[in-house]
Amino acid sequence: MGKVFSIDNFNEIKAIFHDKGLKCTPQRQAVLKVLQDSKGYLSINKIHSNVKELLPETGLATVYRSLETLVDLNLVVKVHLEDGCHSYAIAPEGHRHPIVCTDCNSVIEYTECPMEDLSKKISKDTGIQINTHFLQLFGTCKECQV
Amino acid sequence: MGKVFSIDNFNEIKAIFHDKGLKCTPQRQAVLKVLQDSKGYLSINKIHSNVKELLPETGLATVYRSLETLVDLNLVVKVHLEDGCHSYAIAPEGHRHPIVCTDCNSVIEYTECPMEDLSKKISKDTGIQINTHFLQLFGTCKECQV
DNA sequence: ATACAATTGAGAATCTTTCTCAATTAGAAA
DNA sequence: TTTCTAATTGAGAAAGATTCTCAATTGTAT
Repeated sequence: MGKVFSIDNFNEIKAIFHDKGLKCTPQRQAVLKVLQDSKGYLSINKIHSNVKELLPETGLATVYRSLETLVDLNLVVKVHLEDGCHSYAIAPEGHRHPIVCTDCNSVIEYTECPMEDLSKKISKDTGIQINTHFLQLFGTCKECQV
Repeated sequence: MGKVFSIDNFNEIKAIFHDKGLKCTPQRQAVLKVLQDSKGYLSINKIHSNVKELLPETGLATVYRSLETLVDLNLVVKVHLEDGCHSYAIAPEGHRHPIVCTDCNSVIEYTECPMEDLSKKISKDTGIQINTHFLQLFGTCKECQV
């Protein structure tokens, strides 16, 4: 199946699917489109409800499965919010850190990663080899600062 | 009720409870003791099972409620693991960042926080006011490096 | 010792997430 | 285009995690 929705970088994304032997289904496209059209993080239920506007028959399990697939492909990132719930957003290109505005829920990607230097320093200080890190910043964006 | 278990800083902790009008119950003491005696993060179920060794009648709901209370009091921290599950540990003193060894699950606290300088820099760069951050490091501790 | 509000245990209820399986479908090959 | 096959889907069941309800209990101020 070809492009069903107006997705950014459709051909590249289709190639990524095919390289892994995965199908480029309308459901997966719809999930991706919903996230591409959002400027911030979306909960599972919001994603499901938005996807159903594009594809009314889509089941919740399929949304879970599509998200898992898209995360595996590094097209989408999963974040843990403070209340323990999960949300998803389009993966930023390269290694960046999202800054979530706690007022309007929009997300600004921050390009510089302070962790590379820090990881080396920590390894030297403590002897622990740092493999991965999870950094999330919360703040107030320009528009929401009164 | 007085001290039931051999808890560190019992008097201070009791005062913290009383300042908020909360009771210093054996169940809450047991949850705290279990976490104090652990060097790493513990899952809800592990906490429940350890608490029951001290207080066999303790219900799971009470463990949830005690942990929520202890987190509110900043005596305990809740972390989000990569698989989406939650664990709890004694709150480190001051502002630190935990480094979780993905082999043995032990936790080393890292004292230096690189975020203070970074927050200022990001605010200058982007205009976003950074309020809080969540940083978690994953690696391999000395003992687990073969 | 008494009284009262906070807390607890047990199980029901409510999520959230995963699993099962028959039916469907995308993509490769003919 | 048609056929074939493995991947995918929808629906509901199942499993897990977390919260709620309520009567019974228990810290603690008086």
